[in-house]
Formats: sequence, structure tokens, C-alpha cells
Amino acid sequence: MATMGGDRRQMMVNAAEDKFPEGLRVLVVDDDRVCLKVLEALLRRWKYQPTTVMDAKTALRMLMAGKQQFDLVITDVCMPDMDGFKLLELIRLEMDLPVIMLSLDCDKKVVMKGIDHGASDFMVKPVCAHELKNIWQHVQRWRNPKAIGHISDHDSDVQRVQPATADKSKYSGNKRNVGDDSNENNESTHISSTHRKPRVTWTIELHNKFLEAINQIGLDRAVPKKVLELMNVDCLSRENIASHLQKYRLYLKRVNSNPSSDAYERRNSSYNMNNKGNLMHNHEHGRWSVSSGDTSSWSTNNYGATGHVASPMNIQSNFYMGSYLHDGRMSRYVGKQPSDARRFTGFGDPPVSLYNNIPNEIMLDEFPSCNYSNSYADLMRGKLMEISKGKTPSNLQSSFANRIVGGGRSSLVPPQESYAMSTGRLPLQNEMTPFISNTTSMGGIIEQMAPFNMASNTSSVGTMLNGSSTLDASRTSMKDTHVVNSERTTSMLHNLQPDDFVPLTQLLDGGDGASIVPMQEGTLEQQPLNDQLNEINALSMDDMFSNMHMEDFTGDDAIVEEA
DNA sequence: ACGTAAATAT
DNA sequence: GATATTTACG
Repeated sequence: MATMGGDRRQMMVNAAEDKFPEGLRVLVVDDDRVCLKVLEALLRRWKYQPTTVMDAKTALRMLMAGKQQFDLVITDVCMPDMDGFKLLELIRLEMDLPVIMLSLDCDKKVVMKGIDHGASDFMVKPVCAHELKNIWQHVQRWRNPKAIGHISDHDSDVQRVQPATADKSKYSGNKRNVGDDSNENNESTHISSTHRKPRVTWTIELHNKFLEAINQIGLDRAVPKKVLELMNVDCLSRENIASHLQKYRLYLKRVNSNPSSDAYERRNSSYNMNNKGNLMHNHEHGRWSVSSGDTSSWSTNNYGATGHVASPMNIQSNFYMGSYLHDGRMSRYVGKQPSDARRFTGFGDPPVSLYNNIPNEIMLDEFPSCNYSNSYADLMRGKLMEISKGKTPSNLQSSFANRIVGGGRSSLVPPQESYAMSTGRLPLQNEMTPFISNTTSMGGIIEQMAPFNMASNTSSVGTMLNGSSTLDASRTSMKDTHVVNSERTTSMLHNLQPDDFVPLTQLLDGGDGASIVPMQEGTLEQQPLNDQLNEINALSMDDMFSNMHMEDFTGDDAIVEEA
């Protein structure tokens, strides 16, 4: 709509050169006559060319008629016939003009509504002369988004919202001061809706890359820049890495400072018994840094605070961070899920370790598992009970397939989402795939797992079975790295949050776990169960997965990514 | 450029 | 309400 004549174009060029552009045509809409007059006067003072109207419909008519061209619209929010939002909406629909909203109400919701509707700015009355002076910048940005500041590449109008002040670095002033929403220096509240960078979701692959880099550099010498270089993933910024590193360090700190003593004991002893030397001792803290049985959520299998991993075999690995604990109890997770906190992020990812190198018991300790809290848990419990009572493997197989997997096949699994199966990560809730992942034998692991599985978890079985190489996973291209925009949906699997993991230790310790997910019928005989489970292990992933229902697979609020 | 902490988004 | 990620800032 806003076509620019040569002079006007020149005007903008001037503006870009920091010369104040004169004569921009501003349509001002406000039902309050006084306001209108004030605005008009102010705009004139700043050499704008204001046209005033008292209602939105008229404004719209004028805009649509096209007799007069406008460069910018300023509209009040509260108006009788049609409010500013509606007007904004219609303008967005019909033409290409920056719109500034005006309101007495500085309520965040109102402001956000304006922004959401695609307002270029939101000013709170009374508007001071000074800020009105700068509205030309909106016009400039609107027309030439790349000229000043960066404007996101995305489509919607919302994306174009920019702070009224030109230079981000100048106004950047404190977002930290935003807290006091009383407009200091009577300046109206600006939303200064600087565009946020698209959120990066740390997939397990990304995270593995990250770890790889850290390991190469050494934790103590790892700085964002280096890590970034090593990771060589283009959609990541140094800031992203810094953030992740910060989080990682915080995690390590937590883990190293308060591992629960019994977990520590157990781990050490098992470690000494089984470990082939792949896990690392944390010399700095004098203890094994093999994760924690405490309330921290990541587990590292081979990191020490000193930074390097002892064995190259373990470079890939992993720490697991689920937020499975908040207060050291698991009861909370046995119930229903937090619905909005299930996003699956790299740190939440279960370890993708080379299981072969990890002592069984540590695996048990370290691999918190899915808590199939509801029906699934029950089903599995039931199944396993059946097994223990002497059902044949084939029996098991079929009934398992029928009852749990169901008959239908889902073709809905987005290819790139199937990484859950390929990366070897721990399955998350409702992901049964790994349970049946491949035919790798579970060997000795099983004895220790059995009781656990009986209680609530089935996924860990698959986890350990899953033999896919982490090395492979980490070498996967980053094509599927998820940079998720706020408006975009995230993929279903990635949306699963590891909140549901239950640390094995708790169950094995006979603590709360037992009471939370009660055993149904007394004690199982261990050996037969082991045998049976080995049979389960022999099921192939394809067999099972191909039969899987998506409903079984995803959480209620999992989001299916659109093609 | 880094690390920490506040702000925001999910 | 908790976490995850981005942003501000010393």
C-alpha cells in the first residue's frame, strides 16, 4: 500500500543516514478529541503530516479509499465503535503499514495483545513528545527491515515489531529495570519488543556434539567460542553455547557437591567391581563423578569436574538430566504429567552411552527410567507378572503386542523424529520403542533390573538393549537440529519431557518407590523372569514399532509437527 | 569474549 | 510453578 515516491524514498534514505525525515503522513485515530489534538500538535512539531480521525471505521475507510496515502497509523486502543485491535487487525489484513497502538492501559496483557496483533509499537498515554518524535523509525523499519537492527526473517507482522528507539544498543538499557512498570521519567511504557532469537532446542545430538567438544577441549578450558567452533553447527550461536555451558556447569556443580551418600557408596563398590576403567574419577572432589543418586537431574557417566573423559570410548556419553527429582521423591511423578513441561531437550535426554562400557549397577543407578505411571505401567506389570508365572515367551510376545502395541500402524512418525530410536537414548514416557529396540542381549543387567521393572519401569530394559551407537548418533548431521520458533510447533518426541524418569536407585533401595508403585503380587522369582525378559529382548524393533499406535506413543499434549 | 544473573518463554 | 533459553551487563 505504502508506495514510495522518489522523494519519499529519499526521505527514508535520509532517515537511514540519521537525518530526520520530514513530512511522514500519519493517520491518527482516537475518539478522545483532546488526545487527538495533542497528538496532532506534537506530530506537527516534529514535522510529521498528521491526519486525525475520531473513529476506527472512518480511519479504515480513508485507508482503503486510498485517496490519501499514509506512512504510519497511530491508533488508540479504546474506542467505541471499533477498538484499536480490530482496526489493527484489519489494517494488517488489508495493507502494509506500521501501526502504533496507544492506550491508557499499560497492562502487560493489553500491550501484548497489541504486539501480538502486529503493532509496531505500543505507547502508553500520555505520550510524551520525545517518543513521538521517533516514530519515523517504525516506518523505516517497516519498509526496510534490514536497514536497522535485525528483523526476523519470519513472515508474520508480529515479527516486525521493533522498539521505538532506533538503536538497540542504545536503548538496550535495562530490561532488568523493566520490573517496575511504573513509567519512570513519565516515559510511556515501551514494549521494546526486540525480537528474540529463535529458541534452540538442545537435542541429544546437539548435546552430544557439545559434550564431544567439551571433552576435546577440556572442561576447564572450554569456552563458548571454542566449543562453538568444534561443534560446527551453524544454527548455533556463541550465546547458545554459553548458555548451555552455563547450565552444564551448574549441573556439574550440583552433582559434585551433594551426591547422596548411599548412592555414592553403592556406586563406588559396583564401580570397582565392574568397571573396566572407563569411568572417570573426579580427582577434584575425590569421588567418582558418575552421576548422582541425588536430586540433581543430569547424570554424567564419565565426566569429572576436571573435564576430560578417561576413555575415548566414552567420549560420547552423556549425562542425563531429567528433572525427575525436585525434592528427592518420586511420588510426584507417578501421577499425571505436568502438561506444559514436557519438552524434550538435550539435557533432559537420557544418556546415550556406550552401555558396554558402563558397569551394570551404575547403569541401574544412573538410568532413571520412564515412569509409566498409569495404564501402561499397570499393563507392563501385569505382563511381567504373567511371565513370572510361567507364560511362554510366545505367549508373552503376542499378548504384549496385542495389548500394548495394538494393531494399527501409525505412519505419523516424522522421519526426523524417529531419532529416539536411532540415537539410543533412553526412551521417554510413552515411548515404547526402545523397549523393543533390538536383539541385543541384556545379559547380566537383567537381574538387577527385574525388580525395578516390576515396579514401574519398562523402558530401561529397552534402553539397555538399544545398541545403537552413540558415536553414530553424534555424527548424524545436524539437519534435524531443532531450532524452534515460538510459533512453530515442536515435534512430538521432542516434546516429551524427562520429568517422568524415576531413578532406579530409589526403587532398588526400597524407599518410597516400592510404596508408590506397589508390586502387585509379592515377590517375583528372579531367574525365570530373567529368562523371559531375554525373550522380550529378542523382539525386534521393527516388529513392535510398526504396530504401534501413535496414541500409545505420544503424550496427550504431544504436538505433531506439521509437514 | 566470558561468566553470571535477570528476564522471558515454554 | 519449574525449567530452559535468551538477554543484559560487569
